[in-house]
Amino acid sequence: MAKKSIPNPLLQLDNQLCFAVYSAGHAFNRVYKPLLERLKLTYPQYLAMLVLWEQDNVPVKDIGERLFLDSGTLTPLLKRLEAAGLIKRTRSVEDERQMLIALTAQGQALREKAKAVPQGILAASACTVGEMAAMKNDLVALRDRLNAAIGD
Amino acid sequence: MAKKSIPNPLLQLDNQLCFAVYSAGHAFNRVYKPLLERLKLTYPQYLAMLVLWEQDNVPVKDIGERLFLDSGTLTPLLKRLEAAGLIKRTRSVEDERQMLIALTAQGQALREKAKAVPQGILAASACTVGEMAAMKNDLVALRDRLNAAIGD
DNA sequence: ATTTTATATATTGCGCACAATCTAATTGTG
DNA sequence: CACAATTAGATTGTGCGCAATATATAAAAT
Repeated sequence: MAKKSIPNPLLQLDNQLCFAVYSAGHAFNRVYKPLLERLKLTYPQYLAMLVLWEQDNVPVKDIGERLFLDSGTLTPLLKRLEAAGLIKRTRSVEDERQMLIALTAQGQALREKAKAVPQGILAASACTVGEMAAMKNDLVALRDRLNAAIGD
Repeated sequence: MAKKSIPNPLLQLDNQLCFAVYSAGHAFNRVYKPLLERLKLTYPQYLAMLVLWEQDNVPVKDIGERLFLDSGTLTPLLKRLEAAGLIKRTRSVEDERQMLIALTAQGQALREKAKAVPQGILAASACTVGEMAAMKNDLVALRDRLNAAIGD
């Protein structure tokens, strides 16, 4: 049968902050899935659209810096958004290395539909706006410290 | 050039709790990577080992319930751990549907090496133990509310 | 006891993430 | 100017994560 070991607090799953973050991320993803299905977007695609709805016609690099993603992830993702008719990818004339990402009319129009999404999330999380903002700020601060610790 | 739009607070990337969780998760993963390389484990594999170090010789289902993962994720992951010599997969005699996962001697021994990992994480996160525990509790509560909201 | 229903795991396919590598374009240096 | 070093993006390969499906076993229902 299953055998239990002497617990070492530092190695216990339920004591890991990382696992709380990891499992909360998956839970968010599962809540987003039905909401985003109506927009025919995956969650990372939704994030890319959020960036573009804030600032249109930007190089891939800028999107990557906002989302902490590299071209290995973004290139195929953006190709799918282009195939879906939401964006257009055109090479920059000033710097031919850059690929500029611009919303199509359809991509801009999708923003209206997307306004329903945050409501659904707020309801599912059963948090006050203040609680959500506090957690968000703590997590962003943690993320920035973790990212700062990488190049050591 | 890049064009900025009228901001809608609910659709701004930096206001999303989900993105804070998502990006913190990736940051954790990047910090874990060099630490886990010494154990030749990926982060999800490390989580599975944490479960097994707490309770050995358990069916796949139990691991899945702890980690919120299904057989589509766990079956190939556990096969890789088996190929690495860390676990053994044997069919249960009482219930032939179940696959029991047991640590090998090598898998048990890896626990000693793993004790160094949480130290590195604590250092990189630059949090006090109390701050980490508070965030963890908030996130676990959020995760449980999100998971509870799924079957609606 | 037979049939139905539920459960445990495996398999397939798709979309991330990310390391490693490649190409092409730009910038920096002598 | 020539050439080295950097930068932007694309490509390849591996490992998740999950939906959908398949298969085999067990439990429940009639």
